Amino acid sequence: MPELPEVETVVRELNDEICGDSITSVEIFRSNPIVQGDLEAFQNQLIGRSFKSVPRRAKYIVFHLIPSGHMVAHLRMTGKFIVCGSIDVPNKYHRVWFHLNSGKMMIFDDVRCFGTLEFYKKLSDSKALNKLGIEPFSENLTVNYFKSKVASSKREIKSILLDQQIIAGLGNIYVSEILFHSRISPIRITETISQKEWAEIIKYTKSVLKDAIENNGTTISDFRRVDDKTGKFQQFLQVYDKKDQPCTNCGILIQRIIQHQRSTFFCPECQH
DNA sequence: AGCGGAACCTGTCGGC
DNA sequence: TGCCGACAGGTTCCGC
Repeated sequence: MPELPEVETVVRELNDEICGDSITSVEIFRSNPIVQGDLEAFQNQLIGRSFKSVPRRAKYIVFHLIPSGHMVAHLRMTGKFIVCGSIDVPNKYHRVWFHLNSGKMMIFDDVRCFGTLEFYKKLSDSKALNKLGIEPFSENLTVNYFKSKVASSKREIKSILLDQQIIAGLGNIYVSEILFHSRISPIRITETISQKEWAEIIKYTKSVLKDAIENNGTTISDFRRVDDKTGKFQQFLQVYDKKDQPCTNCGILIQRIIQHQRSTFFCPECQH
């Protein structure tokens, strides 16, 4: 589920579903390592607070609460939020249940238990959020921003685009896609990227994410149905998970390589 | 300071 | 059928 477009979709749905509702109780079925620290404190800080708004910051979900407080969630690889009517029995992967005043429940579900839930009285206390670079849709994402940050970097461009401290929100799937559209090889050393190429990267970062958000909006708009990997979302990908399939542009077979222990997919003919 | 690699968990899939 | 290794959309921490 979780790259920026999916998180954006979830956040939009959560805003519709839970804003104005308040938390009456919190049941934790498995905390480690999802909820850090004192579980009772975590529960007590949430109980009685209501949801004011649920924005996204990079791939983090921020629940702004009243009276003032903030729950920061990260879905990592397999986390999900599900909003549903009251049920009695948790399924195998339900980790936390939030019972709401309306009678609904918000469920945090996570197969691999990589996801995180944290409560902050002051949002500025979140080290993770403080470290993040700028948003992909930010006006401040310019050629000059990249040049000032990484122009002389010897790292591969894929590594730069995945670096959340530089640009926050891109994940493994979309970096492959963005570089394909930009016609730039994922192994290019960053300092060799020209002004014109940076402009392409910025352009396609925005357009690929925008298309994906629109796409996911239709595929998983009803996120209470637990289906992540279906429909238009898959069709929209040009290179990710397409090893040995013909490039949609030139017909040469897409290659898969490993960079920093993660798969990268690219067209050796179109991307330089 | 900045980088690459291991670690955190559990499940699925393909090959033998 | 069963076992085993490779792999999965992310981040943090540790050592060099």
